[in-house]
Amino acid sequence: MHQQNNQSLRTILYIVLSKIPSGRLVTYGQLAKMAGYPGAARAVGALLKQLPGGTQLPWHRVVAAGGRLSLPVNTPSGDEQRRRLTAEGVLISQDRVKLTHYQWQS
DNA sequence: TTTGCGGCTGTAA
DNA sequence: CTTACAGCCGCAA
Repeated sequence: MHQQNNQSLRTILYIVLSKIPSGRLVTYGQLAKMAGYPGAARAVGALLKQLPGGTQLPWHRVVAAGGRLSLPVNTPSGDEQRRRLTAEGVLISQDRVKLTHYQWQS
């Protein structure tokens, strides 16, 4: 790519994100790679943070490498993520989930 | 155009 | 287990 990058990562990101099934997870790095921007894990996080409240996108199904939940507890988003994942049947233990069980592959 | 900053990620100690 | 740090890269200032 070169120019016209405006909207690209975000657009593709939204598309990929919308396809993650309930109860399945992806990591920031994995998501970046799937969107065609390997190495842009942090950028993915930044975009997710900017998602409008009330979005339909399953932002809570994105976790850090190794299945770590990077959103801290006792924060609105952190608690919401844990609540939603639990509701989808994802077992969380010590701020971690087992990627071997829940990781999603397109 | 340049800078600084993250919902990050490996590696190393 | 922990902290530290250097890469990483799109985005908003």
